[in-house]
Amino acid sequence: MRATLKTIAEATGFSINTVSRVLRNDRRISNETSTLIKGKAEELGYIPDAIASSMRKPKSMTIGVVSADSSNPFFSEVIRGVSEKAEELGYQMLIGNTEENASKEEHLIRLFLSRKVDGLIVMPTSEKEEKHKAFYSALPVPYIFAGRYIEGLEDHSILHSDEDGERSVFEYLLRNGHRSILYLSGPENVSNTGARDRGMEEAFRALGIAAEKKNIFHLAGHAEDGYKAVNTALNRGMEFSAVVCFNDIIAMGVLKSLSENDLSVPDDVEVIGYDNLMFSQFMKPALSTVDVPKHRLGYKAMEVLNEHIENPELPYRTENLPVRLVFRDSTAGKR
Amino acid sequence: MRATLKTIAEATGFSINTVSRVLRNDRRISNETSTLIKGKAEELGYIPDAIASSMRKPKSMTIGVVSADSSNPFFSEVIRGVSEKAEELGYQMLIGNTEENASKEEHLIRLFLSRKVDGLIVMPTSEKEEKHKAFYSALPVPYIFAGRYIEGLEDHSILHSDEDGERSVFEYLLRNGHRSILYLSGPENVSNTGARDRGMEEAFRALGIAAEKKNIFHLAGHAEDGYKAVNTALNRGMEFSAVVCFNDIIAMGVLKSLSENDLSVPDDVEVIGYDNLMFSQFMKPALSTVDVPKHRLGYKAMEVLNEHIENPELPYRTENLPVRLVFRDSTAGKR
DNA sequence: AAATTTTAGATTAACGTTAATTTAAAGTCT
DNA sequence: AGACTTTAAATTAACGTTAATCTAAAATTT
Repeated sequence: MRATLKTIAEATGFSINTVSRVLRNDRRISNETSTLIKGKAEELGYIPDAIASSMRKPKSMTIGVVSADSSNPFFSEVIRGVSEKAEELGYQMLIGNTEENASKEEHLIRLFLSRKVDGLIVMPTSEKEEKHKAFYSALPVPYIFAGRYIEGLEDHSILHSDEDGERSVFEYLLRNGHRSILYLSGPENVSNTGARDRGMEEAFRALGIAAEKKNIFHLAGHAEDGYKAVNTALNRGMEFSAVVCFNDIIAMGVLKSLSENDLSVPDDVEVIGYDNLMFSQFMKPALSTVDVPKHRLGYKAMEVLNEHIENPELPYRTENLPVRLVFRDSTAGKR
Repeated sequence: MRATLKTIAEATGFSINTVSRVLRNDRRISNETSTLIKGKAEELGYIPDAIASSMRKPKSMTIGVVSADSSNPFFSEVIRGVSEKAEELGYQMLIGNTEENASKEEHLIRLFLSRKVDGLIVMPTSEKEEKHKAFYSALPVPYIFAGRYIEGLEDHSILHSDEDGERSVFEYLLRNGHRSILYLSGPENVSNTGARDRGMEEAFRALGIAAEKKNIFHLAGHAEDGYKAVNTALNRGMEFSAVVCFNDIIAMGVLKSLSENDLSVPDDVEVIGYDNLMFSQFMKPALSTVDVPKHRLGYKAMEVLNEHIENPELPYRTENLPVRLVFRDSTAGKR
């Protein structure tokens, strides 16, 4: 049988409460008693029961993390950031994965609430569904969206500047003379897709060039998607001198297809990814991409979440972390 | 105020216990009462308190997952497997990361025990420390090591056949005439390193060839390590016609360095990785590697853990999942 | 020395559930 | 019709903590 406060109380002759207070380092306990009780606790291998504790304490010191796609290192990296800050603050993390499925997302959150999490960090899907929004609005705990937003709840998001990022990608390409750009955008129900598409359009508008809509594909975001999309484009006889990818993983597939089709990067086609995964610098050619501060995003999300847990009155507000275009070998003109 | 069983009881006039039983679908409740109470629960937005519940129930339906290095997709993939089975079985996961630090590992596990996990899945460090072993032996809950073992506790491990894997790598290379092989092995305190080193030696022995010890480096396992190791080897004037890497990430760095030094893969140097990460097939040249069933490893670990949770008497026994050498473009001779 | 404050600890009542036991009414059997 | 059985629910007692309140002795003040 596992040792409890009661076991220790009986073994030492003190009351349960005294034992509890000693182990929590409450003052008003004599040194003598304290060492005696602590010694006994150690001896009996006492492990505090955080579950019982959080029945009485207002906080459970647990947060729920809802990730979208665990196969993408982007999210792992964000979670690393969350994890680091969570550890600093003494929170434990319950983690779940939605695989971009909105109803799984809600289900997971309900489970987390059931476990009395003090707050939630979510990488949500379905930016526009009214029902989904209502679900979040009714949440009884603070929540932060990391890297994405849901329409009408933008305040809850810590973002990276998707519009800026994609605008700068397209501005670079347009300035370098590209007019036929294959744009492999992301899934339709995710906020980053919309934001980046807007960034793309801004670039065309700013430079007074008409965008050719037919060069846009919306992909789920896996390497195979990029691979197949380029194959398809080539088979259809589409002409393009640059490929802009929604993420670095798509870009990997793109590089593979281009290579197989004897198209040289960057000479025949320039390729730009998004996210700046660790891997990207090691690809051949090393991938030019948009650096997103993934770790910082997670860290910040946890930091802000904690502020809202500490002070439920605190108004929410969107934060936008800056991104940065990184030029490597898959693009031709530096700058 | 959050609705509790009490709230619903008061609202409907039934006792707390009746409400509890209705919501748990206990029999001996009239349909009438049941629908009435369930309706009220819905209306009040009742969220069951799993914390309070697990105070009474023998199981918390939570498991702890202790991962070693979150920056390596190998572990993410294993955790995905764990997660999938955990979900099927109704467990929630508490996840933490040790970054290969044994004392952090113990700390994390203590926190998990405090949260009353029903069991643990661990990717442990420090295969040989007596104290570390004692720590595990004293654990009050079932635990499974995934992909690694601790000496003396091999029974608790679900492994992939490291010896077989590395042996087949070296047998392939030796048979293909390679005599100067740069072997970039793993960290010294991790069981896979020892097992693979043994596999390597077996291959030499089996073919009656003397191994050149000086060609072994022990690396931490990051891409930079591989990159630097090859640079160092080249600077020292070491000759080698093949590089065997502890994992695919190291291999990425290796490929980069070789490419920068104008060594052609596989013509000048053959390169073989380990793990078969998703990325590896997209590298250029596509990486030959040892496929490890990562997802299955995690899935299996959760499956076995559950068996031990259900039946604490069940004796532990090592399982070894088969691995498979995958030939791609970084090796020359297929077979 | 009596009155007051401080110290060290005990007692009691929760927190939200679940499990075991009990009760009362309704049904069924002989 | 009286004796059993079944059904539907209530009552009570936990689970392991913590917080609020209380008590008795010791130390300090006047």
